[in-house]
Amino acid sequence: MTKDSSTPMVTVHEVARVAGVSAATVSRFLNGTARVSEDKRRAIEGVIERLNYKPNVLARNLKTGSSRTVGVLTQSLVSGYFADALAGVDDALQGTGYAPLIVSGHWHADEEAERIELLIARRVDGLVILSGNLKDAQILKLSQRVPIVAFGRRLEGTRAYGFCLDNYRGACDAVEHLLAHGHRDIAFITGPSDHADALARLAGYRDTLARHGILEQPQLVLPADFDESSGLAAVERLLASGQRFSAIFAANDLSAYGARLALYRRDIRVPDDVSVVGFDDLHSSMYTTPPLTTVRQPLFDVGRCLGRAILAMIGGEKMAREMPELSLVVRESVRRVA
Amino acid sequence: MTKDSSTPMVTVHEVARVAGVSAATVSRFLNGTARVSEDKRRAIEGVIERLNYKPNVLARNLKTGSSRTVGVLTQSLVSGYFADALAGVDDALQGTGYAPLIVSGHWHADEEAERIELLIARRVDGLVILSGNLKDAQILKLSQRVPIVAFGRRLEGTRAYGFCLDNYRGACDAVEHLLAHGHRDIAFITGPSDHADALARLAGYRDTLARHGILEQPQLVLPADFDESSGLAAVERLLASGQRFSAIFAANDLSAYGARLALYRRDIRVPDDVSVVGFDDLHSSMYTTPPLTTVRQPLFDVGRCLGRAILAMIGGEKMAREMPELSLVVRESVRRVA
DNA sequence: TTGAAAGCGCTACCAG
DNA sequence: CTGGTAGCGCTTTCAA
Repeated sequence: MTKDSSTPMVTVHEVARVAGVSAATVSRFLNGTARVSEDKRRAIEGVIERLNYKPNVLARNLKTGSSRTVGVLTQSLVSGYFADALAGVDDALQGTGYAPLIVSGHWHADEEAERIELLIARRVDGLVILSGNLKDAQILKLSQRVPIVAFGRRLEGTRAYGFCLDNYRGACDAVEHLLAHGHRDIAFITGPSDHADALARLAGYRDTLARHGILEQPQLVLPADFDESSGLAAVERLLASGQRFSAIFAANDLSAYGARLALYRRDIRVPDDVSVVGFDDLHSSMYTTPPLTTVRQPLFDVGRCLGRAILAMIGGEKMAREMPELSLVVRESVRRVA
Repeated sequence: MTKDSSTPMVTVHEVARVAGVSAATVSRFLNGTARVSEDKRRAIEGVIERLNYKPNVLARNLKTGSSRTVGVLTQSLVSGYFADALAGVDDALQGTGYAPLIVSGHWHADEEAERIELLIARRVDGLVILSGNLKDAQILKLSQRVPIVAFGRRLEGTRAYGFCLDNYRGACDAVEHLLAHGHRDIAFITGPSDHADALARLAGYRDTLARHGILEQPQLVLPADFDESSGLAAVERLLASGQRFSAIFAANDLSAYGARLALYRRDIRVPDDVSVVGFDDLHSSMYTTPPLTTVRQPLFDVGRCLGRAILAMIGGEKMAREMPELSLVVRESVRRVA
């Protein structure tokens, strides 16, 4: 262990000695753990200032058994979707003394479990889990070791809580919007079939059509993977099939982008020839051409709720359970048809 | 300090006692600090397994004075630009025992300085700084306390190193490309005037025109701020001015998106009526309509270089100084004109 | 309100 | 190759 000569490494004891008090008193002053008389308080303050004393977080961590850190499991650092939620968590933690420790699981259960172990090994005080492929049971088990708040799964335990937004409802709104604009032949670009949100959106699509007495056309349901390239491929297949359709509802914005490009390549105009609706409302959807009508997921707010919730759990307080809602944001990618 | 009853908190001493060796030996085994005889080694392994012993990182951190953590200062969590670099840093750190501690400075020098202090207080072993508004001198000063690797500024010190990509050259390439396609009236959407990269790109634009004997038209240089809305506004102003132009070179992809939307709103086709070139090559640029021709910044690789570099510095090794290069990626937003 | 002292769990020095 | 031991810098009883 090299002692940094430029940093004299001043300790509580040093401060205490110079201020003519005990280390305990300095500690009490620092943490507000107990009353400290006015004169000593002032003396300590002065010495801290003069010596430029900074408490050693590492020592405090060892003593208190906490790292003042919350682990955040995301699936991808480069996804606009997760990035928003991350920013929300970060925002909630700001100024609380807690810092987020972010790891990425890449939608792979094993990797997620491994990263979480790393987080626990680092003694995070709480865990925020953003989607992923872990089983609810695994998370419940994990929550015996550390409090957990999750997004993208419904969960209820003493030290675990998880919630979803109403994806089904969001999808219904999107399809209703298309229907209200006269569309009947609506294609749906699905998400991964093992993804709960994707499934809920598919169900919303199906049920809404059914509710309106519209027979589902299986050829209009196009498998894809929540990304641009699969959205593009899906629509290319659709176009090749010769199926009639006047609108596309994509299970997320990324696949809507891909769909839009496939249309563009065939000189099919949006919304003049085909209407498109997405899901998520990524930042960029406001600036696509045309700006995309989509179901907004308020992910920053979600992240903030998660951050606040895990803080509450760590502090042993009751956490707020209100969560933000989905909402359709109407832009310019849908046109009324006869 | 609450003792978690579900976790009996087994220590080195416990392991040592059960294995019939000393704590020191267990520690040596754990860290490979010294040879441990085969029999003791096996005994220890068994006990660790049986007791499910996990070393307490917090104690190790205190003892070694290191948190095995590298601080990463980014400017925005939600920017695709920074996200890529972050992912690169994360990738470089993977499996090294170091974890990134990510904070965001939001392009505000004060906030950046504050976050960095927090990072140092948490005893990060190194710092990666992604752009920002801190002065080089401040960073050099900081580097006395912790080794630093920075991106977006040229820096050279014993414990600090910073590098830029050749933005000037990238801009030259972009303009050359436009010129080669017959464009002469090329508008330029600038970035923030206090941003070095933005300035370098502007200089590249200017010099390339000059080199080709083209007089710069000041009305074609449009101030903007590296985001969609200012790019949009810039082109709206340009359009309103009635200035002739056949191409737009945007200082970054985001402003190119905004420009593209402004054009769309006026029914000006890209690339048929106006060609557009961006800078950065965000993921989404592959799926805009049309896909955007742009100067690629290999940010993931940059991040990886940064990660490796800071690790090398921390380890006292010599760091590699080769950095990735910019390159023009030609897609579909530029058309040849007469 | 204050101080002395006992560790938190680990690593590393020093003997052997 | 191994064990004893002395802390890392802090917080927190316990007693005064």
